[in-house]
Amino acid sequence: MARMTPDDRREAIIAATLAVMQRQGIAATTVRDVAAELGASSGLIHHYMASMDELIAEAFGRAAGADLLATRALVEQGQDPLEQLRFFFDSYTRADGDSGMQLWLDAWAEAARRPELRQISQLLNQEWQQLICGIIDGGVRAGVMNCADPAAAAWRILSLLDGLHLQEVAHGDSVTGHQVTKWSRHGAEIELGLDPGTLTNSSQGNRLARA
Amino acid sequence: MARMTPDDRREAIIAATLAVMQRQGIAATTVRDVAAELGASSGLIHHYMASMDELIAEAFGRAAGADLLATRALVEQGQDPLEQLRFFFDSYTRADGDSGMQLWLDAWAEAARRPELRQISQLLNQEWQQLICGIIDGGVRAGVMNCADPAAAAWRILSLLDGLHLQEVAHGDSVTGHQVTKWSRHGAEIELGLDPGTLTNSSQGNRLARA
DNA sequence: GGGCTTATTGGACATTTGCGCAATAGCCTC
DNA sequence: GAGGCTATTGCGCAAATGTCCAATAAGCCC
Repeated sequence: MARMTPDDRREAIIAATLAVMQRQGIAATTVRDVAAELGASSGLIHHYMASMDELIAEAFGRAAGADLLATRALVEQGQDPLEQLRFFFDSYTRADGDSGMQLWLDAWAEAARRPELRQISQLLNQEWQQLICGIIDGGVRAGVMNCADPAAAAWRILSLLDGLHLQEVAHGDSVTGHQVTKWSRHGAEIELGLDPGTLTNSSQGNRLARA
Repeated sequence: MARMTPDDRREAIIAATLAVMQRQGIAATTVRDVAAELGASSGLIHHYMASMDELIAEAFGRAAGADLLATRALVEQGQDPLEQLRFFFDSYTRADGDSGMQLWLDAWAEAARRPELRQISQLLNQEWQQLICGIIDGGVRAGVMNCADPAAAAWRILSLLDGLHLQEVAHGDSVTGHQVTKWSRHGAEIELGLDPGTLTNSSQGNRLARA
């Protein structure tokens, strides 16, 4: 393997770890798999990471953080709160189309036993909730949404989304991806007093790309 | 170890497996741990269980199935659909006070890698959904609930509940148990066109027992 | 009590895992 | 081009894991 600067190599290791984690899940990610993905030796990973735990926490934080940033960036391009909410759903449902959701399942389960992982997982979930909460705040101010408790509503919208995704990822055909998309938006509509279809109809461009 | 009848021994193995699973998590449960918990040899476990996968699936199914039966029995004692729904929430939110929810997190994460576990997990989730769906059907027939698609509404109510519980169990103080109780019922109320507080107020007797 | 069935043992075996270490080789400086 | 720093290698090691199996012994029927 070509010699690289420590910073570059570290990034490459994290990227390779991420690829393996997304393919096999956190629990089934091994040093040797990462080395193979990287095309390097297993010893090299330990030259940069003190332990497997550090490697996993680092990679998960990077991946989940990137998804959050991407969604946040897309949301900020929305011209009004309703469009922002549509963009949010578009981005969120696309993000785990590529099975990134299995990562979250692993993280939630492992959080109880891995302090470092729990910390980053909790922080990111709170940021997701705040992202939604901000959209709702704007919607209420603009008079296009009706919500007495935006913070609670944001947790409900996020939890419904996660709960539905969970069924899709863990069980395959109990709940389909299409139903996750439809039902999570429906939940947000009734939560915020929106007309049925407000969140569904205007994102056909994106949904076509997924079909 | 004293010789036991196959049925009794099988039950003892499942009980021991469950104890280990609750203490260490599904992913960290090993044959040797179960044998130690049981006070028997590791070979004995394989005399009764074809594989580790079967053992875990069996133990999880037993624990989760018991919770389902208990909730279903309580629901059937409700005199009308509204009371049944209240009983459902009372039972469900109590069931994971004793950290049974962590088992579900483990199961959902492990489902991707353990076929037998996935099957029982999926089946049980579907039965939970059907339990809710039945209540809604009754409520719509009785004219006390308003719902265009009971099956979808049941999935949303269940997913919201699971998603909120998930935050509570995985992250501790992001979402509190009290908020899970309050918010999940609120979600069901707006989902089924019920007046706010319909599901909250009339279960004080049960809620007092938890405080 | 003898003999049969089978529950139970305890370790062997192959595999996989995280991790460490001496040897090697690439890049920079002089 | 020589020398030194260190990125990189590839193997080895100890521990853990699922699975299997021949040996043992406990209960039951005659």
